[in-house]
Amino acid sequence: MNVTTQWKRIATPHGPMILAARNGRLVGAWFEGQAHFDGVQPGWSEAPAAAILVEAAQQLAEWFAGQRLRFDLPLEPEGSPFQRQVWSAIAALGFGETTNYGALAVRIGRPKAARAVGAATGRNPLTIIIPCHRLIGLNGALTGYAGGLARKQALLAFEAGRGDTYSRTDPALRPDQPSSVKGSGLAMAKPCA
Amino acid sequence: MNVTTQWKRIATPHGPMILAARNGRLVGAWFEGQAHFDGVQPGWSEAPAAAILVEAAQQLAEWFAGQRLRFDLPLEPEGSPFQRQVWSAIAALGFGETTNYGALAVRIGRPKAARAVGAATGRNPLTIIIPCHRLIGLNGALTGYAGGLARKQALLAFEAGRGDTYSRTDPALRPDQPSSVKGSGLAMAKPCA
DNA sequence: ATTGTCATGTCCGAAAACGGCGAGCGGGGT
DNA sequence: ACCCCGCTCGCCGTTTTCGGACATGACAAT
Repeated sequence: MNVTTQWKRIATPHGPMILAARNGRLVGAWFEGQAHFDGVQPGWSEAPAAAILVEAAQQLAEWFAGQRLRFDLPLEPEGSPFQRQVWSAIAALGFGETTNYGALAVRIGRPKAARAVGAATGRNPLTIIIPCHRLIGLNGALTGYAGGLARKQALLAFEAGRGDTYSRTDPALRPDQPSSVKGSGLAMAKPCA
Repeated sequence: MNVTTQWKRIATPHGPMILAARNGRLVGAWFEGQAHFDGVQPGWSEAPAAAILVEAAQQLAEWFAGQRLRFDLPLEPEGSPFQRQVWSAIAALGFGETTNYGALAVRIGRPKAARAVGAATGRNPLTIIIPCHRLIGLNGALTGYAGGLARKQALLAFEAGRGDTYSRTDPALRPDQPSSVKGSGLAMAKPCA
């Protein structure tokens, strides 16, 4: 007994997003046109008033407004067992907190799967809500983001900005003061100003 | 808005069969354990009293009893466009009538796709109802049957037996008197005794 | 007669490629 | 001696590609 996929388009400070739900649970939240998002599918039905979608939109609005630190929604991101493990671990990250791929690999019990973690992170279907932007390279480089590095940087800056109050990057996980920075001229993350 | 798959198990002279329906249309009819049948799936719901399934069971019973020459049921076999073309052409074959793969390939406008026709025939999800057992090699060999060659032979014999009355293999399609026969000692079809 | 080659659509397994990574090593620059 | 930097090379799950195998039969070469 499968169920229709319902979707809704919302506006955010970083551009329009598409929300999708099945079975009363959120299955997708993508920036319009981001990588690894195939767009609204033919079979989906637009349902701007669906309870779960309205609720998700509301919580996202609050989050972008700085009035919410974490989400409380029924989620059901679809993916392989490994991917769900990774996403689950990412979801455990707090507002303003960052970590690196290798550390997360360790946390899910696959110390050597850092790279695979990166791949799985990229496929995260629930942007913002599963805060994959909080994953950065061990050396502090942004390394990548399905929504574009510009958005990632902005999101990290946003969280770091409020970080005077909330952020609490785990010192144990933070690399030893990445003083200098590499990467093709791209702005760097400041794990904890 | 997908729909539950309903299924029912029935007995036949050639062993138990599984019938499956979706949306009030028959989508499957397999001999239990036959090739290319994955068995009853977890999501399916057993519905022995579902109208479409009862009706199908009834018509099959009549057919096996020799009291019905063709089926009158809403069908919806799932497959690629090519496969549906093939199955559709097979469904046009009359009781007792046989043809070969190449001829059927010609009939659907793909003269060179005899082999592909064979492959598609093997994936027929509606045994008996879409009478794929009426397809034999150009030289008269049985060549194959998802339900096992024994059943295929029995079914052909059954139709040929009543064939004194009904069968009418199209002479134009019948190969020119295949006098000799090859094949690993398997019984041969007699297109028209 | 027997044997080989080829066209044709789908499925399946094996193999290779591809990343949102990091550790290790060797060169330059202080 | 040190520090940085850049390069190379293992790691690992997922995706893509590729090669056969089939419910065949026409045609050409032996």
